[in-house]
Amino acid sequence: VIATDVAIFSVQNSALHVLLIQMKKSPFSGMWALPGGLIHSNETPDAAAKRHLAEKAGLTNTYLEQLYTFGRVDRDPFGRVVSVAYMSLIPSSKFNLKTTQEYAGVQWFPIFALPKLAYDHSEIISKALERLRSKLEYTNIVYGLLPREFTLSDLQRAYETILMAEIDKRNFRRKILGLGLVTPLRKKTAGSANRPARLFKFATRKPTFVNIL
Amino acid sequence: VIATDVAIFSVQNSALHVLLIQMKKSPFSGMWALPGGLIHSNETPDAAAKRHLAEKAGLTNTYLEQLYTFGRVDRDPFGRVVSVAYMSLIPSSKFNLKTTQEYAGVQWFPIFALPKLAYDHSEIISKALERLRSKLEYTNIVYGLLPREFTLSDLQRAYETILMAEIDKRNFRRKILGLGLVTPLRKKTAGSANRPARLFKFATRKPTFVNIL
DNA sequence: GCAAAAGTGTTATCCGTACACCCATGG
DNA sequence: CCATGGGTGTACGGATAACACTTTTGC
Repeated sequence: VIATDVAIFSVQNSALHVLLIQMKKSPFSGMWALPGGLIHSNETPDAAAKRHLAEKAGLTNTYLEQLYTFGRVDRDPFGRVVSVAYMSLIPSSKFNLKTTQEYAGVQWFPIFALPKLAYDHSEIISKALERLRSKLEYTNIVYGLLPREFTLSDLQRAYETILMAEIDKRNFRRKILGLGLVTPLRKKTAGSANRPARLFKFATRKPTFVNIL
Repeated sequence: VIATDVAIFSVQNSALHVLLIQMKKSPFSGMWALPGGLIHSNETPDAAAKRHLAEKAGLTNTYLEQLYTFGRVDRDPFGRVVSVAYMSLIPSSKFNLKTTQEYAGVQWFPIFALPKLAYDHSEIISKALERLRSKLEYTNIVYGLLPREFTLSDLQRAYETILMAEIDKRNFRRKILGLGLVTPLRKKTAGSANRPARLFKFATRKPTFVNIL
């Protein structure tokens, strides 16, 4: 039996969050788990991950990447299940969380305040975090975490939050602009009690290798 | 149904090789494939990969790393099989290839002269090559390709072969020695018609992150 | 006018890269 | 003595890293 589990990340209020689902059935009743489920026999693992993302969390069209396959023999108390784990990134703007009858709840948790997790899901989250952190440094996948329009400070905050490091503003901007990662728009933010910031969009929203840090 | 396939790499005569097995049963009769097979229900994917490595190629105690899980619905004409692919590295010294009744032959093929491959195995080999090339640059996994004792020129040749690039000898040595990746032995090569070379061993034979190139 | 975030340049240091000759051995 | 690979240092240029003040807005 083969299944898939998806670690969904999002940056909210300068904290990295994961989306979890609260389980109803024992022995995990009340515990939280990654959204996921079986891979049908006429379905690719990628398609199954997308499907569960949509069914269990109402998310479509997100960044999605295969992570690792977890196969400990006893990882599922109901029997042998090998799980192909995925990582997904979503912009903080998408909040339309959908909950289903099957589960007790759906909720975002900050990475540093996770509840008790079912199965080997904390192991999956560790692996996903590791992958996210390293890919931030050599690809443009941050685009998955930001809305279509954003400021350079938003972008820098995403990096700082995930990498748990402070970055010099001037050096960061020079680097990002020099790489042509983003293109400026003719718009600025408005309404905040401070100087308006120029808005940018990503030059491309396809995964690309770029040396960022 | 879930299986595993292993792309086994080795550097021989300054060329990167993959180990392939010739199939007997149709529709792939005569074609070549990666060693692999089913994952038993009481076995982890890692253990299954190790087992097939031993059974089909007589190799034990090699570098082994999970690569990616391939799940195209039609990848196996006998029915739905999802395959957890692995990459393995072996030193050029280990040549004790073992062949079994099940297959028509076992043979090393240079990466640039591969025969017709069964299933989606050429896709797996591409992915493995990509992983190997990138990990050479930021980890110490070359150790999997070299014998316990080797010269700096051996090490450099391994890099040049796999990355398909010429590397400056002085810069390479400075870098490698500066990183403390290898430790010198009190021995030198002998018997060749040129100046003997100092032998080295790896400081550690566990996977470690190090910026090499 | 004050608080809050945006925006902007210069300098020192480190790292990568380019480059050529002498040395030790076997035959 | 010759062919073969082993072994070694230096100088330049580009990238990274450190660092502080002015600007624009809302209240």
